[in-house]
Amino acid sequence: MPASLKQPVTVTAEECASELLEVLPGVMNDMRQFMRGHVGDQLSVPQFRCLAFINRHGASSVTEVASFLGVTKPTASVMVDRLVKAGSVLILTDSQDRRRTQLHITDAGKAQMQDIRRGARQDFAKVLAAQSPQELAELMAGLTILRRSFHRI
Amino acid sequence: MPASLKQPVTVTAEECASELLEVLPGVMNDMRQFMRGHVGDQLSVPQFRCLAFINRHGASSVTEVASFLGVTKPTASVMVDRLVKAGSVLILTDSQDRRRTQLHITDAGKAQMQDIRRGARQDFAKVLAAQSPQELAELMAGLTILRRSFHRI
DNA sequence: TATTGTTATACTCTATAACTATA
DNA sequence: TATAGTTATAGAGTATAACAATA
Repeated sequence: MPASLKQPVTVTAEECASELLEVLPGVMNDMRQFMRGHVGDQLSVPQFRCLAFINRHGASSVTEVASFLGVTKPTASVMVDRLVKAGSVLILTDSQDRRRTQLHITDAGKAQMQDIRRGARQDFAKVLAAQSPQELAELMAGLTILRRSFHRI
Repeated sequence: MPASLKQPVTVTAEECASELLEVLPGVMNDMRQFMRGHVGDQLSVPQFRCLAFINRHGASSVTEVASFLGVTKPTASVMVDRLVKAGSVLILTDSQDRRRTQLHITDAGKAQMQDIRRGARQDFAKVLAAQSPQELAELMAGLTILRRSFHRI
C-alpha cells in the first residue's frame, strides 16, 4: 500500500491546482533542457509536439495542428513553416478543397522526432530512476488523471 | 483502493517519462491560458514563478532567481527588469557586496501575484472538479513525486 | 582572477489584426 | 459570406557572447 494512502486524507481540487501551479513549470523547464540537449539542439517542445501530431494524423491541416497544440492559427502556421524550411514537414494542397493543406512528416522529420523523444525519455527516466516501482505506479496514475482531464482532440 | 492498484502492473521509469512528454505540455498550455485570463492579462507563467520566488525569498539576487527558474542569468536579468518596469519588483543594492542586487516584491506585485494565483487555481480546480476525491488523492500523490524528483533550490 | 549583473544579438513562441484565396 | 491559411506586427522567453563593475 502506497504511503500516500496509509491514512486517507481528503485532497481538494484547489490543493491539486496549487500543486500543479508550483510543480509543473519546473518539470517543463527540464523537459526543454532535455530536448535541447539531444541531436544538435534540433527541436523545441512545441515543435516536437507539432511533429508528433502530424506523424500520428496523416494529411492533417494547419487548423487541426492549431487545435491540438492549443494555439491560434497564425502561431501554428508559422511553426509549420519553420518545420517545412527545416525539412521535417511536407506541405501538399488538398485537391478537393484547395484552401486546406495536407501536412506530412518527412523521413528526416520522423528520425528527428524519434531521436529527440528517445533522448528526452532517457533523461527523464534517469531522474525517475531513484523512485521505487510503487512510486512510479503512483506517478503514472497521476499522469493518467491529468491526461484524462486535459486531453485535446 | 484506487483502480490503478487493483491489479498491480509494473510501470517503468521510461513509461513514466513518455507519459510526461505527452501529457505535461498540454496542461502547461492551459496554465498559460488561465494566467492570461485573469486580472487583465498581467503575468506570464515565468513571471509568476519569478514573483513567487522573490516573495518567498526576501532580498534575493538575480543569480538566485536564475537558479530557481532554471534559466541563464541574462534571461533572469531581463525578466526582473520587466517586473521592475511594471512596478512589481524593487531593486536595491547590497551595501556589503555592491555587485549583488536585493530583489523585493512590491505591494502591487504581491497583490498581482495573489490575484493571478487565485484565478488560475480556480480555473484548474474547475477542470479537476469532475474527479473523485480518490482520484484527486492519486493526482496529488503523483505531483508529490514529481516535486520531489524535480525540485530546485 | 572570479563573480555579479547587464547589454547586444538572435531565435522561437505567441497573440491580434489584416489580408488572400477558396468555397 | 464563411472558412483555411498567410503576412505583418509586437512582445515575452530564451540562449550565447561580450562587456562592466566589484570583490
